[in-house]
Amino acid sequence: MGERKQLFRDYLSQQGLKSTRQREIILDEFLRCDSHLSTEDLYLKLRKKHPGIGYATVYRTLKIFSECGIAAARNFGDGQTRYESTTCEEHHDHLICKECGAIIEFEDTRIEQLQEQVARDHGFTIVSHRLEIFGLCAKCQKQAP
Amino acid sequence: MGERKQLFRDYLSQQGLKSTRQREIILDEFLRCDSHLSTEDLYLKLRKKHPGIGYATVYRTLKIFSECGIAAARNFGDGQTRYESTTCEEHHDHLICKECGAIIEFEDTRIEQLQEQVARDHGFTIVSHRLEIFGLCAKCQKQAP
DNA sequence: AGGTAAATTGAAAACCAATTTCAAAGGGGC
DNA sequence: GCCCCTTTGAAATTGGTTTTCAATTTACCT
Repeated sequence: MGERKQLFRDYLSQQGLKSTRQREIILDEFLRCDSHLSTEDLYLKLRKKHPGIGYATVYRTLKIFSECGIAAARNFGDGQTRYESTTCEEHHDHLICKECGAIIEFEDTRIEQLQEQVARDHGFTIVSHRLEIFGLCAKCQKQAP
Repeated sequence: MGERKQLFRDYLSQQGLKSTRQREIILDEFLRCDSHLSTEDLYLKLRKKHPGIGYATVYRTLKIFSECGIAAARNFGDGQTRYESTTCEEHHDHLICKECGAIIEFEDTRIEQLQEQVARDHGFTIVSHRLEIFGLCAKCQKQAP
């Protein structure tokens, strides 16, 4: 994790931004709980130990995270932007349970390749993509009425 | 197109809702321009010929469209919900040009099959999915700086 | 260290699309 | 036509996001 904190500091100084106590705290907390947090989720978690930190600061800091590549903004249609920490791994997509909200990550290079092909067929150059599969997870299927 | 208007009327009466002048007008306009319209897009188009129709009515009517299957709500991350008329065809996904905003529809059963497989591997039952590929369309690639 | 310019912070306000409220107007079954 | 219930449109509200602004903090210079 240390290298990500360094990456963040480097990005800040490179952009003429400043390294502050709040930004360090927010990054620590963000890295600790790496699930798909909304700004509010993170704000509420932080507030327990650091009541002084404002919502706006969390919001702005998450924005910087996604600018410098530490986090990626996601939007699963529930009206909230969520941020996930970008591990150095491959791109991945999501299975989302409509019942309990569980989010499972997956990657499938075969799907990615087919996407490339579709894009090529239409003369498109891919910049990014997103694939979300909504449904019922194993647990919720069993509990279904 | 006539059968879709009938479908809508049937849905309304079946739900105990009423067939009104505004709903007919909105449906006509929606079917005429079948691109990916936001509520505001449609509202503005309608206002030219029918200044009396309010935004709330357009909003509520589009909601009914998606309830009865005439339209599907889409969300491409620009902060606005867009509605597309569901032709009786297969499910389809989208290629979206980041430069000019062009939206191209495509379908690929191979990708869908792989999605099914991924879901199965995780014990998931698919309810719906969405796949969006963002990039540059052929035209915008040529004009690129 | 101390000074200074520029960035940051937090509370509150603004924003913006989506959604709801409510009184007036409009359907449609009788 | 009558009555009950739905719909309409303007305006207000909501909820997440984003900006404003005065006070504070940071980074850099000497």
